[in-house]
Amino acid sequence: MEHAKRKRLEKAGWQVGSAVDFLGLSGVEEALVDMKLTLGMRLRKTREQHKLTQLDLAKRMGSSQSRVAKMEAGDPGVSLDLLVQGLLAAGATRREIASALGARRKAASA
Amino acid sequence: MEHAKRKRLEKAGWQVGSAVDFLGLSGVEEALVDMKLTLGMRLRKTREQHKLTQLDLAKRMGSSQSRVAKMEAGDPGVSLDLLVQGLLAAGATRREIASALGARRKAASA
DNA sequence: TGACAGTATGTCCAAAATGACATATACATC
DNA sequence: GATGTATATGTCATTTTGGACATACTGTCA
Repeated sequence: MEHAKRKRLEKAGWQVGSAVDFLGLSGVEEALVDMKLTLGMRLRKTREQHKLTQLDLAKRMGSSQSRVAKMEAGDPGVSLDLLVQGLLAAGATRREIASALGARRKAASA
Repeated sequence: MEHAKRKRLEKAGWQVGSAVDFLGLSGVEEALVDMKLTLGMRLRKTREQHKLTQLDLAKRMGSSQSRVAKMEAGDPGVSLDLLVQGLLAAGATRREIASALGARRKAASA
């Protein structure tokens, strides 16, 4: 199964700006990964703008600091659902989330 | 736990255009539910535009017809991840998804 | 009416995500 | 260099989600 195999690869752990482009992920999967990375970065930005620590945000959403860290790190084991919940809880508007989601993630350095 | 309790309520099954507004879901949860309903409707539209049956789409994404039906119905047990995967597989662009996500779901009749 | 294609709904159990915790690292300030 | 605060990383038990299957419902057409 192509699908499962790829998921396993993702599990190995992406690296921002390298692994994703490196591994031959299918278009759909690549787009999904990219979206998660994008939203993760946006989450950090939003959280900091609102002067919240990861712990603050975690409490707001009934989660834990470690999970927030993983969201922002683009951890493969984090769902879009959780990212969106996090963004909303951090104070992002629905429009902002949509806008971030539409924009392709900027490549990190070389 | 407020969070868990709400989730249980959702599990009971929303009804498009009624239950969501009716139940006192928190802002974050309500927004999330609304997004899923919106994307579900968009999925159906996209799939039909591309002349695909639920079964066609299911095969494309390595899923099953019943799950596609649930996605389009806005079933509570469907993740944003799956909806986005479905939309991409159905031929929607990332921009289109973002645009749909930003727009609030139109209220269904009276 | 019967057959068929498409869709809806409910249930299973395998797989994935979640919160929690422990622990590590980073960087201040004293 | 000890203490404190913020963040990162790994693991684990429990919950949630996923694909698959059965089955029901809804046309449509011959």
